[in-house]
Amino acid sequence: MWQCQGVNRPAAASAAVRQGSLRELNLAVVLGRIAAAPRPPSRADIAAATGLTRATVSAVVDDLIAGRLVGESEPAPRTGAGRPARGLVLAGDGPAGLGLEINVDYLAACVTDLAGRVRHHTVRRADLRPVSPADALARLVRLADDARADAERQGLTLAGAALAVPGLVDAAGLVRLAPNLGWRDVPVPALLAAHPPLAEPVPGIPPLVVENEANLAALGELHADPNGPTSFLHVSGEVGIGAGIVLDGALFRGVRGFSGEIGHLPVQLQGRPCGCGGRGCLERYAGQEAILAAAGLDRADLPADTAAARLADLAAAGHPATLAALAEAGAALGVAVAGVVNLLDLDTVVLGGGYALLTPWLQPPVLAEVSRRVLTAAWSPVTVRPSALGPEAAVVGAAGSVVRRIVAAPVGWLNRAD
Amino acid sequence: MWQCQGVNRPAAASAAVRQGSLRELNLAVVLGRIAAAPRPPSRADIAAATGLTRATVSAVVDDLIAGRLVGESEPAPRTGAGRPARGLVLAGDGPAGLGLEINVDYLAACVTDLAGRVRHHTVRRADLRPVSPADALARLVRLADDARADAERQGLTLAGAALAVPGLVDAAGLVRLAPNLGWRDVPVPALLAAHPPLAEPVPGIPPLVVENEANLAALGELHADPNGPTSFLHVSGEVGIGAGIVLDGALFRGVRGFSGEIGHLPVQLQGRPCGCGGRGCLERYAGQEAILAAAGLDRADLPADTAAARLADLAAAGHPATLAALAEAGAALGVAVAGVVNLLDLDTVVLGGGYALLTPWLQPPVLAEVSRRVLTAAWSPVTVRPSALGPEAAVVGAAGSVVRRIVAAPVGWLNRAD
DNA sequence: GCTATTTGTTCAGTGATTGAATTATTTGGC
DNA sequence: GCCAAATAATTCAATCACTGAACAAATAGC
Repeated sequence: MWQCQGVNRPAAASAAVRQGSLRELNLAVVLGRIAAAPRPPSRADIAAATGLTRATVSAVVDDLIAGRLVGESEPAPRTGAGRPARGLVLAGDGPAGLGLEINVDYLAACVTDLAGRVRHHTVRRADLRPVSPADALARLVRLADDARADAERQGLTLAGAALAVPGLVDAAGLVRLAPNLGWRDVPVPALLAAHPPLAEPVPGIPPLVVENEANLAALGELHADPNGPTSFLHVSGEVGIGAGIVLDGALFRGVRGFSGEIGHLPVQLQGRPCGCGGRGCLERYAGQEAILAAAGLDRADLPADTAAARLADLAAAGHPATLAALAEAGAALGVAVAGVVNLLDLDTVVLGGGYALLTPWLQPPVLAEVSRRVLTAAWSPVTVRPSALGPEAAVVGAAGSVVRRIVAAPVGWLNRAD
Repeated sequence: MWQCQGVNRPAAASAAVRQGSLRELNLAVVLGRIAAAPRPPSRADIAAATGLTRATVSAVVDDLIAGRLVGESEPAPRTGAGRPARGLVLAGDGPAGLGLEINVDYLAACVTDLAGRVRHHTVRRADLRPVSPADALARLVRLADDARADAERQGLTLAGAALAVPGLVDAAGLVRLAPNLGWRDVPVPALLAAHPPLAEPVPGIPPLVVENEANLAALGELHADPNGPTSFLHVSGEVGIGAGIVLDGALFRGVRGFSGEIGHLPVQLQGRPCGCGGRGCLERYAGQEAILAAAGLDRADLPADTAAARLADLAAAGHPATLAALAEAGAALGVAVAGVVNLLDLDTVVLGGGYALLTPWLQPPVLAEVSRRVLTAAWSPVTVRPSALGPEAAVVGAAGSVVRRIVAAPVGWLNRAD
């Protein structure tokens, strides 16, 4: 029941194309067009864009409307002579995704509809470090139940859930290590099996996916701006430093889902020792604790979630130690980011999580290191910009990953819904 | 005529599925199965594996045989009662790929058939640094003509060519920078337009692709071992250090095709200055010149292609300075590799190019750094192994990339061949 | 009110897959 | 040696989804 899968593992490219697959694929193509279009497209628009005939598009759209995935919007603004087009939009009352997050000092739940609009959002502050994983999950389930009730009140049906965790998660949903939470080898799906399921069973949509927070935040950022880049690095600066890698519009998870561990890239070979066993790791220079210490602040004085805000305030006020700390952190981050950009040839770096607020001070030194170290920067400038969603990126991305799955393969939902 | 494209850019996932696409896709599916099977499969095997009916598979296979992409092998070894199966194999007399390489001190040409078997291979040693790009390409064309004549003598038809260059190549085939060759902004396709085309025009197969050497070497390594990993990092240690990244069986090229620039990853923040403008770059510690210098050898004394062999000889003989140089290079390489593995969560690193010969001495320090620095090494051991193809990986990979393209989309060849 | 124009639907036609029946070819038992 | 069982491959009518053209619907402009 709590079967888990990767967030974005594409279907094997070598799958045979059966007779029925044709419709299956075109359902996804048409729905994808509707989802990606800047304004509600007509059936004729989709036919022109895809090369399918209007007859085929009409048939496919009929299926999608019958399955409550698509609706017709008010007549689009007039464009000239001819019969007015009926605009197609993603349904606001069909399937929805439930996003959940467990972090060091808060729990969060979020529901998005097919279009990715946030329809419910709760954050509950609490220090979860002293709480056992089972208790933390029990609290989370209560939050999830409230979210589901609210979603149903709005006519939405939860089709699946994704849980963001600040740690390493394997393919089965086992949290191998979440250092800042104090978790090690926590079998989240097994612990949740005692609770009622969070979503309706839908073929092809796992009821719960457990995934690294930084990865889901990157997905959230990807879907937040439909015109944004399809390949970028999303760096979340929290207590640890995590990165989500988006390549060609898909999250890159690595062989085992452990990708993005950027916090231990060496930025100084004989530098400060690190808990990981290495020396001079990025986290020792650009992690939250390192910045606070360099700025002369005591971590115990302020809750973790306000650390970034506090630093931003001090920096804005011109506090010298803070400015110096951010400059040093930015330089270290720039060294690491330059390495990643050299390796992957990305042209966009998004500063997320705690870094989002600190972008005004971090971006210049990061850019400086990048343009100094990236060989190809001359031909292709690298953009460094703050996250659009900030600290909410992970929950929103988690919920979005569920509905994105439906958009990418609507046949599972349609077979269920009749 | 010399239109260029990326080596492995997959077709847009959102392409509409027309009526005819069905056959088109299944041709690729069946051909792919035949290519990937460890032994010649029967039509019934393919039907069982793909879920298509035997009737469909027979029809598809008929098309493939008529197009000279597939042949029937001798009766497979008996397996029990029943009518014996007819094994299907990739044709050895159909389309072939032409691989070319320009490097610092040699030119090479190579022809592989559909199955990836090397059917022709020439290497011509020559110092190409003092030669103009146009002259170097003219020499290469002579090599290519010989290769084509030999291929035609064997009944093969060249369907396209790929050229490996030790430098940055953009999407149009323009060599932006090949430092060790002294090239800058060399428009290879334009320069080759003066010569007769190297291959038959085949729809969907660009007549020439220009690509970074390290990327093609990684592809060569990928196809050299069908049972090998589908995600790995291939590090080529030549004068510069390049890496090819293979993810899920596909080459990752980055946004502009400049991925894999690993040579300037910092391994020492305040280390030796580097031509790139940074400090402490990997190349200053594990590049060929750095190793030679540390071993006390003068680079001028020996041609570049024998440098690795010379170092291997000295190391095998126990030469202390060489052993120390390799240990230092291995440690630096290990730091960089650990960063990549942390970032991408890969489980295999292939040491190629000059490093292949030096693996016995490089592997221990690389592994040591990796297991020390990679957080997830505890759950997923990282393999560091020498390249199977060694310095020939790039040419063979170049030729292979052409035939792989046909296997992935046979309809282009079939429409041409009738 | 009429025409041009664009949207969306209807319907016979086509291409590819399907599933069952048929043919082909071998092994093993009597 | 002959027959039954078994497996491989082919044939053929049926089906499913897309195609293309004709048609109905709805509006702007004259």
